[in-house]
Amino acid sequence: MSATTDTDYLHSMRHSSAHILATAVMRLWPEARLGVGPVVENGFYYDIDIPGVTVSEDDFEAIEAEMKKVIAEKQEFIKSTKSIAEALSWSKNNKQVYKEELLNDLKRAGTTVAKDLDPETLGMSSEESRVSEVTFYTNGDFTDLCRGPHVESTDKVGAFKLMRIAGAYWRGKDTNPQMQRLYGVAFATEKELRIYLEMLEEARKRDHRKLGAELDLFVFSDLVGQGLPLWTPRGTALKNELDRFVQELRDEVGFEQVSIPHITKKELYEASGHWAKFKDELFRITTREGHEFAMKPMNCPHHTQIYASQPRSYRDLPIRYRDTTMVYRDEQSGELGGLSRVRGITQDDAHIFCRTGQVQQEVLKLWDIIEAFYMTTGFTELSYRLSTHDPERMDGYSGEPAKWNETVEQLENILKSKVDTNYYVGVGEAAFYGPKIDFMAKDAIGREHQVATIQLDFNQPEGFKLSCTNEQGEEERIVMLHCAVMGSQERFLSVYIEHTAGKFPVWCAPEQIRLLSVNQEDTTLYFVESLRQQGKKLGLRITADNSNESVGKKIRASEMSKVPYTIVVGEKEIATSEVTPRIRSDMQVQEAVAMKIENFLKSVANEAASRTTHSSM
RNA sequence: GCCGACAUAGCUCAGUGGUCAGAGCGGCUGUUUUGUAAACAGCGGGUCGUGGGUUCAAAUCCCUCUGUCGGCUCCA
Repeated sequence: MSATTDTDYLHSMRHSSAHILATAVMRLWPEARLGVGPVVENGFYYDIDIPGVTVSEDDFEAIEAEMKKVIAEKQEFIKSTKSIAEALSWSKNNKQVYKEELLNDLKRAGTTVAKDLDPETLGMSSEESRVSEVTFYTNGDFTDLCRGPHVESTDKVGAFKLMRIAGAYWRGKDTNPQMQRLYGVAFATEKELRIYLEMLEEARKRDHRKLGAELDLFVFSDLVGQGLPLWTPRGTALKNELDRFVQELRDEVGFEQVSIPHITKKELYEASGHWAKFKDELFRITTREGHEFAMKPMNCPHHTQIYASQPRSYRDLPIRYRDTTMVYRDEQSGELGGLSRVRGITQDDAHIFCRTGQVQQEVLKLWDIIEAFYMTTGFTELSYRLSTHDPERMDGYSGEPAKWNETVEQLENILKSKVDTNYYVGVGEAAFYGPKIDFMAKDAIGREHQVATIQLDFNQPEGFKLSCTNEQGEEERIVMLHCAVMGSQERFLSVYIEHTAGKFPVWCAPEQIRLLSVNQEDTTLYFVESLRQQGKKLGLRITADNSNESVGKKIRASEMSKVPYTIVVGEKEIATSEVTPRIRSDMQVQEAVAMKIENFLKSVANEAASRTTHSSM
């Protein structure tokens, strides 16, 4: 058997590892109550609840030792079938209250009522629940409600490692009690496990929070507050350069920049529908006269008011507004982390007001912008999600189901025309006002991140009565498209920093060239300064390190700051006006090693302007 | 928000009930005038995150708050 290549078998290995974990836990804490123990990406977990006991990572050694014993015992996994009644008495006898709850749901409703937990996770298929029978697996003296499949015996599980412990709500509902979730990773071989752990180590090294501090891009302050990053000059340069690129792409297809205040009367959000759905997540402000305002959590309602400020002819459409600006959302404190999730979010937002018949052409233009941006930033692998409403739970969405189906179809046709079947449908992932196409980018170490989005909105035009006068002189309802290319700039930067490991291409690097003086003599310092001025004139971000340190040390500092070009300036350069720049190792090797300084600076400036130096990742 | 862990100098960390709390790097000053990844010396720098409690004695034990991390829940 080729255990290492068979993904189904790997799935079984991981699932069996979860059972071995549970076996070990039950041996160490016989009073433990078990929740569910499914396979997840790269491993498995098991939810446990031990009355009066909090398991900690210090217990991992003992648990892993016990797991190894179970493995050494080569216990066979034996499948059996029980009726619901038998299963219930089993759960009662073993004081497995969580299993009992699942079984009771099955008995009462004939299915697991909780939509939020996949029946497969619980170890039973819907067919099985209909026939009121469930399967069990037994290894040694441990028996568990489980659909399987498993490996033949406990010694066939491969390599695993317990990773962490975390709280998790029973059945994923925040009104339920919390259990302790023990996470493990598992692979067919020790080698694959080691490779995975090395990948984690690599991810840790390029963590944007670490690099953000090391490269002096952004900071947080306890006084300012959680989730409110402060951008340093270097970080701001990077962020602005990326935004400038997006806006140039947009302007080529007719976008116009607008700008809006950051607060608004609450009436705006009552009309847009946001108040009803998100009022608890708004930062709210009461004026001294008692009027209620809110920090804007999004920009589209403001933009609608620019559109609505005058009568529009069909001849004016599409009208395209762009606006890179911050929105504010009172996210729960526990959700915040680095730049990935913040309370002040910079969106490179854009809205198109157009007729229904113009949707396709406009979406395709947006698609091109997104593609150009992500190819240039070195995310060469994009994937696509059609985010739709959930027909079975329409209470969270505005508008008629028929209209939803129509708009979903409209977006789906565009997706098909662009990528054939290379997309997936995210049911229930739509915005409350309309379906969207979400873009996912794969980073340099294989992780996927949601980035850009194109959203089709027929609800806000309705709420704000947005229309144009058509060819027949009638008022015609229009639709809106929402599009963010970076999405949240903070989140994009978190992904981009980790993708590049801080080695930004020349065009957006916070510092493009660093000049290093070999000594402190006046002639050297004067020459360095004149080079810096020349570079500035060419629009380069160029700095000078004139400190009284060894050249070796200054080079090291420049390397660690990941500056693309480092130029040592001393007698030789002054005499010949030629430089041999030190080029950051990930970049393409330049053909000319020694170049006239003037030409070199010009060539860097051109390179920066043309955005041709992609990330090498 | 919930569960758990954590918080010592600008950074990385040592110190777990007992004299004035330590190291390396960074910073500053001096010497040196340096040639492609760390010259040498000296000097600063911390009411041990905050507020309370236990104790003869707290960085060390307990509680509160703030923040960070790992998850859960949420995500326009």
